[in-house]
Amino acid sequence: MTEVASILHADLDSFYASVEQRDNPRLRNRPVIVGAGVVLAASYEAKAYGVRSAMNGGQARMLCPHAIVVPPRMETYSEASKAVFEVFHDFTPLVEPLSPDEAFLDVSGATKLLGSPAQIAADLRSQVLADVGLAISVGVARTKFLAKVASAQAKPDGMIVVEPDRERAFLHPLPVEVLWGVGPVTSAKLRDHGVETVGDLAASGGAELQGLLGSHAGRHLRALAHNRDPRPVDNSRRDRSMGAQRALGQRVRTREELRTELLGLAEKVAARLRKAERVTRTVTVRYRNADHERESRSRTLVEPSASTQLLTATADDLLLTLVDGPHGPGSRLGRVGCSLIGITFSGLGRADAVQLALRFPEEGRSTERLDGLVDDIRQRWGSKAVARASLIRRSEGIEVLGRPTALDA
DNA sequence: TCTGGGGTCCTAGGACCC
DNA sequence: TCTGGGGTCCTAGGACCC
Repeated sequence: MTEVASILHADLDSFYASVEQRDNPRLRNRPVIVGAGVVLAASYEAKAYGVRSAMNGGQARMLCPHAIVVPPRMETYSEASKAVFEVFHDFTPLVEPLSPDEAFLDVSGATKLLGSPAQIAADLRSQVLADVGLAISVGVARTKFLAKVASAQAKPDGMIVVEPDRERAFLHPLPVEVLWGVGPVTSAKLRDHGVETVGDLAASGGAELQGLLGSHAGRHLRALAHNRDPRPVDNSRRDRSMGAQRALGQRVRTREELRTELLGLAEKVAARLRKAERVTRTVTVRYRNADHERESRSRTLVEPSASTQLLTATADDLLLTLVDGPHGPGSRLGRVGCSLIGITFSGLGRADAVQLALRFPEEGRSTERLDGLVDDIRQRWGSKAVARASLIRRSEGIEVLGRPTALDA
């Protein structure tokens, strides 16, 4: 946490809809909805009628009958996102992406060269508009959390700088829902207890909140309400999981159709995994029945892998535990139905780290060689890698060497 | 009008080890 | 044989975010 407000949260306004308006002049100043079945994004003109993202398409058209509905163009959005992040990196190397249209920037090291954080934020906004043609809102504050709240308040196409002496006056009158981590469930609990604003939350007792929300969430939200958020902007984060899912219609699926669907998804994600040069430790199959109740089954592999064959076979096994009931193959599927099937790979590591661990047997077991390898790993991947390496060293057994663990990326 | 697709983080119980 | 604490890993589920 810095002493001055030098963390920026930059957030593109109605990203997909803005790209459509940028590329097609006829859509400008008109209500635009991206996505037909479900609203992926809505322009501000459509939002004025109550249209929200994730809303059902039919409901959105009822609220705003004259809206123009366009199909999504994901590749175009991806290019626009890449271009915006290039602009971010022109201002500072400390960029932490949150999503394709959102990032934190720490500009504390750039002020000598580029001016005050407020000046940098203003320049960032005009540069993104000039280079990519999109409006971006920016919040500037001492903490990540407050910068994010500020950018949300600055929308559309604005910026807010929260100076340290104005934090409380800015934050406390806002509704609790602006806090990161307060969704419908938590919001209802808090309001039942008379907590409506961030100021109410800050005034509540810690023990009371922890009793209501659980120990972690209680402590976390109380800290945010007091603007205590020590998390630094981290530009080294990597994805922790990778997955794909597919919603299925009303039609009843057979066991075989479901398997085909899932194995297709597994192949697709395994290919993405290999392209990213990563391996997974845990395979999870997600399932939603006809009543939209969710279930999942997961399995941790003996060793990390990105092999399509192993991952699809594991997915297949897990699926069968979900669909096969006591009355024979697929009998449970017949009873509960299926409206969504998905797969997630988690516990991701670097593919090259596994290969490094596999070098062990060839190098023998002499202490010097092990020490050298530990040093090598420490230099490349830091303390977490050392912890894994010392485990291997302590046991000195072939059974551990044969089961390398993916080092965290 | 019954509900997309991509993620993150946390909890709680059980197995297992020291 | 019974008892206990501390720690890690795994699994299933839930809340939340864009």
